[in-house]
Amino acid sequence: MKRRNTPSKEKVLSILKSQENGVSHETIAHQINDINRATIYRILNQFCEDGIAHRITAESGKQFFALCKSCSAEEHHHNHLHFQCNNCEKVECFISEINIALPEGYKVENFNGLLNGLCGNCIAS
Amino acid sequence: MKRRNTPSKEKVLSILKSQENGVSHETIAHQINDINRATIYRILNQFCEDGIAHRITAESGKQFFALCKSCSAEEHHHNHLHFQCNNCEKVECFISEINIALPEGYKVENFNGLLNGLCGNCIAS
DNA sequence: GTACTATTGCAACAAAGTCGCAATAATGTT
DNA sequence: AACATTATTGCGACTTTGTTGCAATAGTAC
Repeated sequence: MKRRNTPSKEKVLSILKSQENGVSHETIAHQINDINRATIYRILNQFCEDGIAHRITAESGKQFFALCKSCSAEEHHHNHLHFQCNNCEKVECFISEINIALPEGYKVENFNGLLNGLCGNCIAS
Repeated sequence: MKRRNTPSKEKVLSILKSQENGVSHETIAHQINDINRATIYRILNQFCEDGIAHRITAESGKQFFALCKSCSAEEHHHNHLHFQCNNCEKVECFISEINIALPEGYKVENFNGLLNGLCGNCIAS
């Protein structure tokens, strides 16, 4: 399936680009009101497939998306570390490679580490 | 709120005890057919509050539960590492403490590491 | 046994995400 | 510039997972 460039995709992409943090569907939908819910979901899934973005699943089960800064479509399996503030719910990406002692007999394809706690802003206030 | 002991709780607990792996609500409900959905959810949430079990959120957003083997209600914040097979969807707990270099200005309360890949059984078959 | 109140079942709700289908629009070709 | 192809979109319905309010039931302590 050959991808096509569309205004919808560009809008979603520009929102992702404008954010340092992980962005939820909710946040995106809040900034765009002329694109259908389902379309946004499909675009985000496409970005993940194409290695443009990656998906972060929070403890709550809600998904967040962030641009990949160091992955390509081919080389997308590396160690992610994310942080979510328990107060303001912001999701941040930490650029940090963790080495984990893999157990025998397993093939690990991806690692997703999620830290929960309080971010600087929320500690201060 | 003082907890009460009930047949429902005992049933759920015995299922958790009988499983090495993380167990989803779905799996539990499949083994018990005389307890209401909502009740099972409430019991599982209670177990988590009380430090009897812990909750694992898979990449899909679905929750799994497993007995805590080394936590108490007071001391429940430590490093968890879990593995989910992308093929059979089984969730396992790895007893492994990971040390992560915490960034400045954040207060980390919990860490949840989720490995995704293929388990031994699924590689073999 | 009685009183107190935690627990349960039920049904309705809510949030998050997916899917089928017809209509629309991006792309390559002529 | 028009055309054919097919990816994309909007819509609405649906699914899955989990929560909540309320009345009825049942542990627990006395």
